Formats: sequence, structure tokens, C-alpha cells
Amino acid sequence: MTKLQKETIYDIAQKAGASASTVSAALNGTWKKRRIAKVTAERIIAIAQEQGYSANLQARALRTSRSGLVALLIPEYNRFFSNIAQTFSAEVRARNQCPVIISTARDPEEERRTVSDLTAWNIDAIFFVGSVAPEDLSRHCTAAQVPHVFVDQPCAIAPSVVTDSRTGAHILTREIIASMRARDVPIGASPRDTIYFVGGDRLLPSTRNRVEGFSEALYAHLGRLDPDQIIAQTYDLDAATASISALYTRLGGLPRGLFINSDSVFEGALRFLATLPEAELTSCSFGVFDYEPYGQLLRFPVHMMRQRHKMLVHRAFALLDEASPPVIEMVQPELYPAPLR
Amino acid sequence: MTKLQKETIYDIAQKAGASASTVSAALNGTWKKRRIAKVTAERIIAIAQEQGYSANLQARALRTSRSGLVALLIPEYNRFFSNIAQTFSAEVRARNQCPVIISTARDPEEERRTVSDLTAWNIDAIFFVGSVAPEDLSRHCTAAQVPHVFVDQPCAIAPSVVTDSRTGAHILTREIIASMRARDVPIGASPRDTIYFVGGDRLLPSTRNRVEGFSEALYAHLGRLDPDQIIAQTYDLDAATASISALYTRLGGLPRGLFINSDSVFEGALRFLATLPEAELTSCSFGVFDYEPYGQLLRFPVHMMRQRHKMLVHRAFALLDEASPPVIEMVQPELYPAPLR
DNA sequence: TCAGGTTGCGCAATCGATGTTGCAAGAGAA
DNA sequence: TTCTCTTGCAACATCGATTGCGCAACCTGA
Repeated sequence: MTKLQKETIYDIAQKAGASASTVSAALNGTWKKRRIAKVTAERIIAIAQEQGYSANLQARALRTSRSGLVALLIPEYNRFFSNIAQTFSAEVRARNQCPVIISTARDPEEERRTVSDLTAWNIDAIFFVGSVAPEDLSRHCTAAQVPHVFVDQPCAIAPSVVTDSRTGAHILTREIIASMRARDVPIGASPRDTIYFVGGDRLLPSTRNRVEGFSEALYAHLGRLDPDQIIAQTYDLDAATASISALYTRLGGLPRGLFINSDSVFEGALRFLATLPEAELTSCSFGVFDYEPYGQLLRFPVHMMRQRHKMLVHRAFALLDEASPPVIEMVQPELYPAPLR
Repeated sequence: MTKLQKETIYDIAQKAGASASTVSAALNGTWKKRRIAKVTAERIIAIAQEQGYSANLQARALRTSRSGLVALLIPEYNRFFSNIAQTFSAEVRARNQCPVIISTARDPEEERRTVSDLTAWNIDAIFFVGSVAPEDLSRHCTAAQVPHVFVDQPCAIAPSVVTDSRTGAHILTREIIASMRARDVPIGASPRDTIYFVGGDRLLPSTRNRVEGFSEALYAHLGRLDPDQIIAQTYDLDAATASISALYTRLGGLPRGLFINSDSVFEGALRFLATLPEAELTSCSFGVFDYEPYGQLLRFPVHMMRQRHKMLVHRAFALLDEASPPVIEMVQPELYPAPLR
């Protein structure tokens, strides 16, 4: 069993008959540079091992002003962000640093506070995922000289890696159109015979780009587009339930196509959809901009656009490593078409 | 904009015409106790505010040997653990501390390393969720004098809060039985006309308890139970797919009842189930020991047992607060019966 | 034997915040 | 006026690891 009273390099030094600085050098691997005899270093290392010594990281961080901590800020713990977190953790571990993951609930104030906290911890780097106010956060980090990168939400003044939402939305929309045509829906014939875009926040670039990709694809097919077809105020789950329900009432039934922005919106929508008879559901072609394995197992066909979370994270690390200037790197999402039945 | 060079209490002291210790006292709120004049304290606080000062937390932690960090260790980021993480974060924030969430991939070695890391950071407390080797971890924490608590997986030598898996499994099993009877299944008539338990790790207490609850309920109804009906080696998703598939082959079809242990197993199972025609699915009554909103929207009825994650976390905090001795506190899960169709 | 080079290691300052101790100035009492 | 309190604040040691600097001891060649 290890000591109750925490050991310090001074304790080790005493036991090894050396000085604290020698111990420090030995344990750091800098002993060669500091011309410590190999035998001395090895003796010290052996003693430290057997005593179960581990350095006080605050002291080290205080001295070196590097904490060995790398943070990931996510809005919440949904499937997409959790996947990102998983990939991020593994990568940080592989670099012998410590991953710290914090959710900020899409609250700009909370984001700022968290960044302050983290810089007060001399954090080595911060990954922002889906932040609400990127530029503001970036300025904070720059002021505190903290390297940082944005994922899934671009920042004008910092390196960013984002999913190509516009192209993705375009492709997904075309898939929905194809699916409707396969069912002989007279696209555009009536307000119900078209596609509606639901969910997300139009003020955010990702939603904006998805709306653009959606609009382009639909316009290319139909030659027109009603602004009413786009209902994008929030990612909130309950709001999604309400939106779909309202749309249903307005149209007197489900539309023939639905473009659903994000998995939380999907989940919210399903709460309403679950109350409908199966026949109504199968009369609508669904496209979801996100991937949710359960989606493929529902009673109606759902096309999904999966964001490549591993790629996003890996590219983000690459940008950090090369101390990249502000650029926006695009990663293409993958289409998961609905299984044929 | 804040300074480029980080400010210290010494800088503030100079600007305020005071000493560092006075500044420290003023900013800590301990100025009253240290007999600093109110005006002085207010002047210092004002200056610190306007300079955007924030304390170097390593220095503070080094001095006080309290970091203000509270850690949560989870096996992975699935829905249940993510919910726990969310609740945990909020609670820690409310206490003005900093939540740190780390996933250890169910790897005991990784768990130990992480605990070492955390104690090296003078972590204030650790919450272990679903740990593989609780006693070992607990000893480590005790040695390092770190308060800790176990959630969802009991520890013999530390306070723990767990879901009452046994009672929950009993109730869920009865629900499956009721559902089978409603469909006029001749329970026990043939190997297919009964319930199979799939997934989880029998070496872990939670799975063991669920198996017990399941067995009791089934035995109470039938008066017998074949050990073959219990297939519980792992929580792994791919393994679950394989298990269900093998069971299907063995029985020449789906059984009439399935008790599915955890959402990851559910997801794995669905990969196979999705390949079956709808009629086969509706011939089986499903019970899942976990809650997954999508489950209520599948093409077949699924009964679910939801773990009360908020309650689990709140009780865990309570046990920590009262510096509880080793006890195991039970929290009842909630049944979410399949919606009627 | 001595200048000059190399090897091996310890001294002490430092990072920034905290808190104990002690000192000076003013208030009140004698 | 002198003595005792009280008030208000600064000096300084401290937490533990890191690192620039420098000092011995030893070696080598002249």
C-alpha cells in the first residue's frame, strides 16, 4: 500500500542520498542533459517506483505554466457529441495528456465562464464543439495565449473543422426527393406534397448552410420554394415536438417529405410521430441530418447524413499541431440511405 | 480586452497600493476576518474586476492542496452515462467547483491510471460509475485521502448508490410475461415459448442481480428455468448482435420473450433484428433494462426499465456530503411499459 | 606540477496564492 | 502623559517541482 502522507521529490532525494534537483532530473528523463550519472538516475527511478511516487501536478504546472490538460467543450451529451468526446479522449490520452470534457449547455455565459476557469488552470489547448459565440471565445483564448480550435462550428478568427453542411444537406434533400418520386408523390402539387425543413437555429452557420443546401436542391427540382417550408428556430427537443405537431395541424396531416435537422430534433419529432398511425408515417419521406442507429429500425424509412466525428477530431488535432492560421476545413458527411423494405 | 501577460495578485497589489496578502484576502472574501478595512477591500475588488484578474488555480491548489476539481469516471458515453454526466456537471457547477468527466473504456488498468492522475491533481472527490474493480480503486482513493463514491456499481468498502436491479428485473420480467400472456403465448410449452436473458457481464453485480430478479420472476410463473435461457457474458455491442443471431439460429426463430440487459446490448440486438420481417418481431415481447426513447417508436412493443439517473447522482452527492461510511443505497428504477397499439 | 577540460551534482531562485505573525498607528482608559 | 487595546495592514515562509548557475573532483597532456 502507498503512503498516507504524500511523497515529494525531497523525500525521494533523502532516500536516494541525492538532491531534489537530481531527483527531478532523473524522473523527468532530463538527467542526460543535466549530466547525471546513469547509475544515479536509475537508482532514483527505482526508489521512486517502489515508493509509488507521483509528482504533484499543481507544483509542476505552476512552475512550467503548462498543465498537461486539454479541454473539450460540448453543448450537451447527445450521441454526436459523445462520439466526439470518445475520440477526443483517446487521442489526448495517446499524447500523454489529460482530457477534460465539459458541457456548457449552449449557454454563452457558461461558455465564457468555463473558458476563464480553464485558462486559470493553464490549460494547454481547448477544442470547442458547436459553440454559440466562437469569435468571443477565440479572443479570450488568444488573450490568454491558449491554443484552440473549433469543431462543427466555424470561427472567423481561428482554425476550424466543420462538416460540409451545405453539400450534405443538398445530397440528403435529393435523397428525400428521390424517395418521394419512388412513391409517386406529385412533388409541388399541394402544400403537403413537398419537403419541410425542421429544427436547428438559423442564426448558426451549420443550420444556415443546411437550409441553403436544402433550398438549392429543392429549388433545382421544383423551381420554387416557400419560406414557410423552413422552420428553424432552435435545437430544443420539446420545441421540435411542438413544431411538428403544429405543422401537422397546419397542413392537415404530415407533409410528404421532412428534412430533420439534428438528432435531438429527430427525437423531439418522434414524440409526436409516435402518436400517429403507421400509414401516415410511411406516407412521408424522412431525412435526418445526423446519424442515429435506431433511426434505421423505425417503422418508416429514414435517410440519414452521418457526420464523420473521427475525421473531424483528427483534423482538429492536426490544425492545432501545425499551429494553423484561421482556416475553415471541410469534412464531407456520409449518407446512410434508408434500408429497402 | 484583457492583458496578454497574465496578472497576478502582485500586479493588483501594486495598482491598489496594497500588499499581495491584502489583495488575496480581499478577493477571497476573508478580508473581514483578517481585519482589512471595507474600503480597501472594495477598492481592490474593483481593480481586480476591471483588470479581468483571475487567480492562478495551480498556485492556489498547491498552497491549499484542494483543487476545486470533482471527477466523474464513466465506462463510455452511452445514453445512460451521458445523462449521469449531465446531472453531475450541473450539480458540481452549482457548488462552484469544476466537473471533470473521463471515460475509461471499462479498462481496469486505465481506471487505475486515471485515479493516479487525478490524485496527482489533488482532486477533491471522485464519482465512479460502473467501475470494473471498485475495491481496488477505493483503496487507492483512501490511500490518497480522496473522498469518493460509487454509482451504479456497489463497492464493499465505500459508499455506493445503485439501482435496485433485482427488483427492477423482477418487475420488468413480469411485464414481459404479462405481455406474452396477452398475446396468448403458451409460456413454457416449447424452447421458443419462454423468455431469454441477453447481455451484460455476469461477473458484475448489476448483471447478477438482474439475472436473479429475472430468474425469480420467471420461476415464480413457470416453476422451472433452463440455464440456457441466460446469455450474459458482455455488454459489448457486436457481441450482442452475435448472441441474438446465434439464439435465433438455435431456436429456429425468435423466442417469444427477450430480456435485454442495457441499451448497448439493445442497440447491438437491433442490428440483427432489423434484418427480420416485421411479423417475426411482433411475435416477441421485449423488455430492456435501460431507457432509450427510440425504443418506444420501434415497429414492435418494447418495455423499458429506466434508471433514475438524477436520483442516483443526487444521492451520491448526499453520501459524499455526509462523509458516509460504506453503505449501499438502493434507488428504484421506473417502468416504461410499451405503448399500446 | 599545473592549466584547461570534462563529469557529476547541489544551491537557491522561481512560479502565484495563502495565512500566520508581528508591527505601527490610533482610540480609549487611567 | 502613559499604558493597554483595537484596528489595519505588510513581511515572510510555505506548498513541490523545475532549472540556471556554479562548484568540486577527476582526468589529460605539457
